[in-house]
Amino acid sequence: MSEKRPTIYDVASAAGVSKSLVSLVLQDSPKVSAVKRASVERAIAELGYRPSRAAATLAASRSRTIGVLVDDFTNLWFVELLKGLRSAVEPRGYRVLVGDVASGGPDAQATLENFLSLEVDALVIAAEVLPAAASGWGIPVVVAGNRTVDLPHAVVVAGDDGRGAELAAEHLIGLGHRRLGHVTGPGEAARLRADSFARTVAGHPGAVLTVRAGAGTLEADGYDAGTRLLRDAPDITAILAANDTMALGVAAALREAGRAVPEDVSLVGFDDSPLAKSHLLDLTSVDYRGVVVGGEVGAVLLQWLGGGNPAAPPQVAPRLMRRGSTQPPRGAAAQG
Amino acid sequence: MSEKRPTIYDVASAAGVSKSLVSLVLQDSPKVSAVKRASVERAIAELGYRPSRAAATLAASRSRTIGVLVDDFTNLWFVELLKGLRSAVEPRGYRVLVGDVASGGPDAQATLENFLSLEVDALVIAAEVLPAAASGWGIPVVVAGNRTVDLPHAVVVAGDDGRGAELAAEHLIGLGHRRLGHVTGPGEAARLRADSFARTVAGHPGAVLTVRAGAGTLEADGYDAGTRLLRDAPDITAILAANDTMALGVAAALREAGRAVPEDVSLVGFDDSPLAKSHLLDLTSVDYRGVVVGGEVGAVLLQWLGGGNPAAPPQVAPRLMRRGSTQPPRGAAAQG
DNA sequence: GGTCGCAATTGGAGCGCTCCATTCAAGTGT
DNA sequence: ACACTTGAATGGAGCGCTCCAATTGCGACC
Repeated sequence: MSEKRPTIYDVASAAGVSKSLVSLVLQDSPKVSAVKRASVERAIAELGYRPSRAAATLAASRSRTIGVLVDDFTNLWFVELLKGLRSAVEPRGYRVLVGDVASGGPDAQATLENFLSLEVDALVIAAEVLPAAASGWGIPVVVAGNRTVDLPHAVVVAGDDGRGAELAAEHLIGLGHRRLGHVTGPGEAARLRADSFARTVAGHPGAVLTVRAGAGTLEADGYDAGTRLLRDAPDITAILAANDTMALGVAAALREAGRAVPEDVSLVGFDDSPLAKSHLLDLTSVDYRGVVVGGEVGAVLLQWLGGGNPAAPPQVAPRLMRRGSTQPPRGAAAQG
Repeated sequence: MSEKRPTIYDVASAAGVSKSLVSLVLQDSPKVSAVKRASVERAIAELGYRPSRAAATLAASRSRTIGVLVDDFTNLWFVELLKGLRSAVEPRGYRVLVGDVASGGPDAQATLENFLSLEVDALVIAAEVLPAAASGWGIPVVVAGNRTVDLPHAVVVAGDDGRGAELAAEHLIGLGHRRLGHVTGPGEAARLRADSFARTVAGHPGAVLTVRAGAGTLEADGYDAGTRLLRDAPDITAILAANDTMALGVAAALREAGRAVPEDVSLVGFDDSPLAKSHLLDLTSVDYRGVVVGGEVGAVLLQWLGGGNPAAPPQVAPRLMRRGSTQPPRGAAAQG
């Protein structure tokens, strides 16, 4: 299909230097004279040389690659995480690879093995479920987000889920809502959100909360839990969903129950995903600030990979993004 | 961080065989006796040995890895593509890596380079935009979906976009709709869908079509084009959107215009994504059958990588998934 | 002018595998 | 009993790099 790729030796002879010098140029070492560097770079361009990562990885026993494990590609918050992570590590010569633990079905393990056999230098876990094989992978591991997984030597970098739920509660109570609902699901982040939401609501005399949990954290789970919530507490005027996807389900449950958003019931999501920003939902949502979290993950990793001691940065402060799905309850002035 | 990973030599001596035999077991060659195979496998398990892909790739000058390039992780149809692709190639020992050409911003090129330097054995292009550097990569390339990119030696594997739009048109016309709208966007697939939709509608005397295009194919583009469509052709009773995401935008435009779905206007999407299946939209959508397309992509690739001649399979036949967003227009019986 | 120091450059020894040619063991046929 | 075939197992040569120790060139310093 093609006439053998050029190697470092071809570049070296074309530039009239040794292969070692070419290698130094590739790693842009400071100890190469400008003139030789230029001629090597010219040779690289002329030959269309592309370094072999397999050879580099083998020789250096280091791949300069970071693997990111996500649960499920449909759970979009990883997109922002990735953006932040990449912009932090790519300038330093690291590449990022993503893989999902879900879509492959039973082979969650396979994705992990895939990364490990690719000899990634570090792993970012942005997934709730993790394959059986506990750690002991011999590489830095950062857990992104608050999760149930408990990896011995991993550093956790996350947004402040509790604070996010608190912001949502304060917003709703500030608007005048007193009969609140919460739709939650499995997972550590959901638990933190639910606990904090409950605590904050409890701190306001006269405010009551009803919580219903879905079996998962998808749209259908939000719909299901939302339906139950509305049946069991028909008088609520505001709902916080554990994430935007579940909020979509809750919105459907509300429509079926004949309750308008935001006139009858205010709805708040979590993650500030593209869905929240859609014109149809126009959903007030807690921005988890995935890009910032991703940047922090990158910073921790660079520090760690550079031989430093990894330290978990402070939790990233979330922000409330107010949109059209929340407003004061009917007769708020009277209740106020 | 860890005491040196075991190599093939360690396994060999633990199992009392030669490194070559271990290598044969790893590639599960048929020419290994059952008894030796068992003892090698035992040694592998005991040592926790994990083969180095870098070394294997270097030695074999073949990585047994397929790279998939997607536009944007938020465009979910790739998830199904991936599922089909993986189930086709993983049993044959290939691994799949995904990368996006968009989120990195300017460095669309970077993702491509990343894959090429990883020495992937083949590339699947599931993206509309492609980095400048045209082909000449020396590896099999399959384009998934109908796209504008024109790669010299690439094989195209796609669903039948034209037939999909035809199904949608027939469905709507069959329900009695005569004043139709279409919201489209850039890209080859959208063009094929729009052309076919227009052709099919034109084939029905008395049916008229208004088309508006968005600047892109996202929710906001659907909202924008949908708003213009409703302003310019206020009497339409049915709309086909070029994809589900745009349909979400169109749904918002409809709500703002005070038109109910499906009572006033029927809405059809394209892709049958999770969004279409959500309870809120409950969107009738053309199922592009991404899993099947992915499987075909895998089959073509296996054939190609096995030394055979690549042949584009017939276009995958789409299916119309009828849901709650379409119904006969008001007074259909009279019009019928 | 000799020697030291430093920066720039180089050759060589692997990294952990695969693949090929070869050897070895055990039948087959005559 | 002998060469001959076949299947199983092995050693060696590399794949294309990185890294280290060694070498070279050259101005500075006494």
